[in-house]
Amino acid sequence: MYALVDCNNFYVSCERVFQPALEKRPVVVLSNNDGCIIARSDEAKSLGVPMGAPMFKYKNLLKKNNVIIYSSNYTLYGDMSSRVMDCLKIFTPQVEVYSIDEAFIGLDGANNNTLVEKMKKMKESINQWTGIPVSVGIAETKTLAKLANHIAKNYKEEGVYIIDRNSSRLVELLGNTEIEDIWGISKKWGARLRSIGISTGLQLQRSDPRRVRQCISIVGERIVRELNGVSCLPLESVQPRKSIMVSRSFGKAIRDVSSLKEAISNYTVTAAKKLRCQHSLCGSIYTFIQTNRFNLKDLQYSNSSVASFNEPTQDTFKLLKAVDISLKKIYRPQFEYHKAGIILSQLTTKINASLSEKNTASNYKGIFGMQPDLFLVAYENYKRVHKRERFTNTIDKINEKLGLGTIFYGAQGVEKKIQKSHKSKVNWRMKSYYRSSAYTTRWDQLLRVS
DNA sequence: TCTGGGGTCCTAGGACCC
DNA sequence: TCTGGGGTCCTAGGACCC
Repeated sequence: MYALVDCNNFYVSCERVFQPALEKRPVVVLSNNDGCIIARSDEAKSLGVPMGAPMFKYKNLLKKNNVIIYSSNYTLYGDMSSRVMDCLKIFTPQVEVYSIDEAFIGLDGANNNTLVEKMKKMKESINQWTGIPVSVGIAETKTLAKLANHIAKNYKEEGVYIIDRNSSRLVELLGNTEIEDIWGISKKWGARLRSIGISTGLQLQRSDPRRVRQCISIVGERIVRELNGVSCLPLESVQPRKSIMVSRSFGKAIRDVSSLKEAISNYTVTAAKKLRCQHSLCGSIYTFIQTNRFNLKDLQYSNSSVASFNEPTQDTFKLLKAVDISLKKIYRPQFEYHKAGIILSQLTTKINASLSEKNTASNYKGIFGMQPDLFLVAYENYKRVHKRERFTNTIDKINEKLGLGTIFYGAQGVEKKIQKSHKSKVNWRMKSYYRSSAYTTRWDQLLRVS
């Protein structure tokens, strides 16, 4: 058995923990750059504010109904998320963190008769310890647990719902579920399935898996089997990321290459830090820039460039140099740019390297922690790589201790430190007018109680 | 005026091998 | 006029998720 634990209106709930007056009031949280509405309280949902709606289209509605608006605050949400996940780990070691606001937990060896009661207790504890309300769906497979969670959330059921595959209620439930509401089926595949006469969850459950495979892919076949209680998607442990992307839309359109470089350099620094945090090296970095695709009257342009490294790296300087070269290749002065980003890919795990111990010249990976450049003299290369590594680690440590950006790279822009407010002259900085504090991660932003 | 960001997996097709 | 068969690996693009 699996349980899916999903936080209710997660971002809104995070804000409410620190502003209890927001309870029972309509609240929304915006995406980066204050662009779209990506989280809504129940009250906001019932006003008819759809998920992912562009903010500017709903501004009047929000204003008229006194909806409270927040910019997204991922520092806060990320920290609240790990608190919730830590709670789950108290109840069982079998936890798969699936996204910022949900986790699957394995219930092997649990007694089915007491399962619902146990999950209710867990739900209450999480609420007590973190202030975050969650819903729990329990079933034999992940796909069914997703469905159970949907019931738990939308029909209350005290926030916990278990699917019994043999009950007639499952037939009713699947029969009332549109094909696109099944986990893993979205619009495109939904349309394809409808074209061969499958339009409800029940019809999908009862169809021939091979036929669905022909229509979609093996992914579809798995879904059919999962709906029939055959688990095809096991619980997975946390793995390092296979790619790391950092991209942003700009607060204002920008034209000059120096601003673009500054923005991209900042994204690269962020990505490189993430890379080192998960002890990976990257083999290549992809840089992209694009104009505003919504500005139909403007000429559109988007382009990208990949830089590969002879030797996988986690050195911020190397990455910055690579994106600088890439940017020069793709930049065209006649356009106004709206978004840019970078992607680190071909990630490999860095091994702890040392010249001593049992490592010999024949064991290059042991010495370097990676596959080194064939054409460099080994010992000189070793010294160089390790010198760079110590340097980068020192910068990381200083920034950890004294705050992010205490030491920064020239390419990030020297005005950086003084541009804290949204009056900033740095025009690529994203909009964030309604951001709350980093209550749980910064001493200078602790909640004040008077 | 204003339209997010960050991931994974699968498949088809091309390039290569013998 | 006629031009094989059987593989692997890599990548781009398309689908999905939150």
